[in-house]
Amino acid sequence: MPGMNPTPSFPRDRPATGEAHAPSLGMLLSMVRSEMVRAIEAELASQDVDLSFTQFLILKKAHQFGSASATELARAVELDGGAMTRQLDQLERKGYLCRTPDAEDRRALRITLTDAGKQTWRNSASVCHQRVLDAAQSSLDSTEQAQLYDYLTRVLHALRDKS
Amino acid sequence: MPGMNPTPSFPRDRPATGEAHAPSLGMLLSMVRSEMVRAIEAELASQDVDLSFTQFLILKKAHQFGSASATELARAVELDGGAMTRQLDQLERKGYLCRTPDAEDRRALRITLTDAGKQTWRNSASVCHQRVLDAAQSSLDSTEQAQLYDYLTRVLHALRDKS
DNA sequence: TAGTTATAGTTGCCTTGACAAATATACTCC
DNA sequence: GGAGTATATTTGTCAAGGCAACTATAACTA
Repeated sequence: MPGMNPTPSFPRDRPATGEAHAPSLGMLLSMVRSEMVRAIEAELASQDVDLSFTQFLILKKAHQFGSASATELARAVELDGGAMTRQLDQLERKGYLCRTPDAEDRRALRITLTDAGKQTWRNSASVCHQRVLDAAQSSLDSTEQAQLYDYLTRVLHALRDKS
Repeated sequence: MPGMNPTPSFPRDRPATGEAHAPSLGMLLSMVRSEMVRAIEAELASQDVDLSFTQFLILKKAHQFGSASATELARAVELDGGAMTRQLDQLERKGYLCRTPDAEDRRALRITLTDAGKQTWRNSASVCHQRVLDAAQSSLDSTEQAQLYDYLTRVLHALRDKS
């Protein structure tokens, strides 16, 4: 947070509700998420790994999948197909992965990590990931971590099933 | 939809064998957040309220603050100052708020909701917000809701204090 | 008080991601 | 087999947000 004021000027003329303004659940989720993104990008940069957060996610999934189509990766990281094409362009240019035509489906590609990509993931990126996850969860014991995970999963399903 | 993975809860990262992988904490946060954003925008649209999610947040904070500077609002919704200027342009054009020069600080503005803005917030937007929050938390009892909130707050502080 | 530094708001530039259109290929149902 | 539909990838377009530069003003310091 750049130059936060310890005593910000006081809102005048506030409407009827006089409560302190705690962040809503949505705001809190945003803040935690963006803090994790920032932390991971900082870790990556400190290791001289040239990856944006999105690219980091793609690399992670590509490593997990071993071999996946662009669409599978896009779904896994919740990214639009068009955006995925452009991210794959960059990752290919950087030498982390390669696209090969799918033998069984001529519309599709098989995305696989290059040796450099695998090495970057295993030696650097996954370490950054783990460090940030550990830092994030360091204030929760293992029961609480599991509960957090469980609650978020239930909230997600509640939202999805609602509509 | 070829080979779509179900989403079982499984432990952590493993090598490149073709197993299903549970989303990481970061992924889960992203998913919940984007689901909430989507739900709120859908609610707003169904009420014929012409607000993006970001604009919804600004309206909310402007209502809470009663009168705030652009910078205060920007911090409250975690938005860049430049982006805030442009969102305020739009919200002013739509008639939800107005900018007036600050009498005590000639660099600054006082942002206040117009009557239309207050009415839109109270009659429509805040209702949408509450509906989505209720839906999100419907799968948690009140103890769990408080725990979720507490855990997220602790995670946030852990991440911030780390760096 | 003068000079330096910090802050408020605006604007330009750039990247990203969503959405839609286009193309190529696969699948399904007669 | 052929028509119609669904899917995979790519590309164009657009809006949003981050960052840097700029102006104006405030605050601090020597």
